[in-house]
Amino acid sequence: MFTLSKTEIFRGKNFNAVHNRGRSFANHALVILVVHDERYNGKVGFAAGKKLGGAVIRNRVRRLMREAYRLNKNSLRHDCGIILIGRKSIVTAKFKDVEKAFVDLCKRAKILKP
RNA sequence: GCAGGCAGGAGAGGCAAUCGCGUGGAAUUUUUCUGCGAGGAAAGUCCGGACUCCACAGAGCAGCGUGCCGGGUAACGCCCGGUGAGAGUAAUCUUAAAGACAGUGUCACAGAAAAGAAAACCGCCGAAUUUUUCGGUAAGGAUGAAAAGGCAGGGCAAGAGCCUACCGGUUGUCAAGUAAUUGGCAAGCCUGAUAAACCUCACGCGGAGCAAGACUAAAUAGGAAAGGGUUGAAGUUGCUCGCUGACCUUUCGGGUAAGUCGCUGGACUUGAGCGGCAACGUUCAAGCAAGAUAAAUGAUUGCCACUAACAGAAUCCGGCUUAUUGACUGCCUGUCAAC
RNA sequence: UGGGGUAUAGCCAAGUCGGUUAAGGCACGGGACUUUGACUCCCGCAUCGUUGGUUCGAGUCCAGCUACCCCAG
Repeated sequence: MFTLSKTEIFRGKNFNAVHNRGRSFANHALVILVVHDERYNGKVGFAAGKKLGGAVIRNRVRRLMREAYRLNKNSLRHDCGIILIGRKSIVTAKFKDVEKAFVDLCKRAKILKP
């Protein structure tokens, strides 16, 4: 139930569509972009920009965001698409901080299951 | 013991449990089991190849690169050994190190003079005349980054390779060495620097790059108009040849921007023997060790270490360069103390 | 991933063959003029991205590094 295969991850055009049209919610560690659309069916995307650092740092940031999404995705609604973007302070953050930040943003975006 | 030099390996997390990712295999039919899963620099893209397409790659000019000698290599701007020069008490280290009598350019300011055997500002010497002039002179001063071999003696009116000894350089010759070069002898006394200025000489280099390239699907759809074209389109590097031999350019109107291969078994890794001073070569045995495509290594808990770096494969190899924590092993040099 | 380019004052920039105070404009700071401000005038403001090398001498030539920008399916 906690799996996250590559069929659930955005590719190409869909990613750009969500990135351009999504509503954004942000705190110190993360930005999330949300689009309410049945077609996306709970798909997700991750982004870590070049400003964060080199390849090692960006890999770590993406993995932390993947883990935060994977462990909490069952409590989210399925009729939307989400993109997570790392911000500067996530570089030094621990996993628990990232998870807390993600859940917090989901509450504000009202995409948690009722 | 202290100080220093060189070489080398290893480079911070490990084990167990639970959840999870990429890929190969097996079972089974959609769930299980299991193998493997980042680096010494994976980096910068600075060189060299392999591979693919353009004539399996051709000729000339232009252009670019390399530059002591010999060897290694698939190849190199890399590596090893040696020579010269420089630094260090030494071990050792550094070195784009061909040619400046083939030619051309540049050498600011200062200085008399900055390049072809030329030059007299002060000084020195001689002469005239009286405070200036003429002649000789590159030893001394002054200028400069650099002043026409250095230094000593003879010589001279004063001086000068004018003459002599030594040193340095050049040329010739003999010897050693595969060679760079080194050593001896002789000669004439000997014409700056810059080639990371143009250049000369020798050697090498065809162009693009896996987003190369090949194939399969899908898409009202192998669309339309104008112009050029077998009297040669287009490509082949910049030009000229040579070669291939039928499409090309612009505008308008539409779509796709999906998948498979290339994609990892190779100048491979490990061990032993042999040849070589070494780089490296060769023989035998064993082994197979990432292959993604919004892009795989993470999270939690426990124990042990530690607060310890730089950092993530994207076609693949050989180098170089740069980033980098705390130590370790071996050899060598100097110095101090003891024997 | 591959290919190509740029860096000179806070900003925009010139500097062709190496040569001795690195042009110029805007901005900024100080001064003069004015009762005050503006305008005008004068003065000031550069480790030439960085580290080495060649040279008597480097913004310029050569090599390494750093940052930024552009192009290719």
